[in-house]
Amino acid sequence: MSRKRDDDSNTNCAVEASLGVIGGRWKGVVLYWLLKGTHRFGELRKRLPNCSQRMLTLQLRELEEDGLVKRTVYAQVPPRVEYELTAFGRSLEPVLIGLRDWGEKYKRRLQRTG
Amino acid sequence: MSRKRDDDSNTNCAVEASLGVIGGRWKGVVLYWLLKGTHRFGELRKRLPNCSQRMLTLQLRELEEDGLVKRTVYAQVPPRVEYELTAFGRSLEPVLIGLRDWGEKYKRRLQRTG
DNA sequence: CGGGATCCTTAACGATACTG
DNA sequence: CAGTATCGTTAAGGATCCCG
Repeated sequence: MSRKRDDDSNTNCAVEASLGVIGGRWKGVVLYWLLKGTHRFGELRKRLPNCSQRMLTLQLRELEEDGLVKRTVYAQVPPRVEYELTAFGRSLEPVLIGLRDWGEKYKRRLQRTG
Repeated sequence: MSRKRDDDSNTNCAVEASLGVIGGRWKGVVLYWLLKGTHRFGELRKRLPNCSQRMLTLQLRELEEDGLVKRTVYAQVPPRVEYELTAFGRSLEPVLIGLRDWGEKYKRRLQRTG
């Protein structure tokens, strides 16, 4: 995964930079769930039934690389891996809440408009 | 353009719905410029030098379809087409500002971290 | 000027199988 | 359990040409 969109360095606009980081297909939802607390990999999978295991792994790796998510591996069998937001990741909270609230409006609008 | 991501109806999370609408490659930036006022097609092109004409057209069509942008064609030669936010589109302003501000933080962080 | 139509390349994504 | 590897498909996007 080359992340063409993210590593595009000429993001003249900061909005573009943000969306490059959180705009991935599942990243917003993952971050939103992590806002509620630490999750194991399998727990996240249940939260995102439409996201394949492969994609979830990839998205988590990118979020980790961007410093939003911390990954902790417990050396035990069977393996246990936990994901949580970093402080920088938590700084996204107001934005995520804003996205969620606007999303609600949009969905209500869709129902009216058809 | 089938907009696989957008018309996916099982968006259980509202964050996902929002990102489906504004998460397109250039949509955030387009919306951000339109916040500043009405723009002609050619003006938007100058604002987004890395976006091809084809892509700009497609993204604008989708934003129009989602009710965020209004397109006005003036019957004259050469043609003049103007784009502006609808009231619903303007309701995204706080979210866009939030994305911009967080994007600034992210870019500053990138410079420190390398 | 503001597109649309077409063709082609590349990136994104899914399915499946395998593993410590 | 939490992945990785591989393969195949689909969607996104670029280049070019044409048009009123």
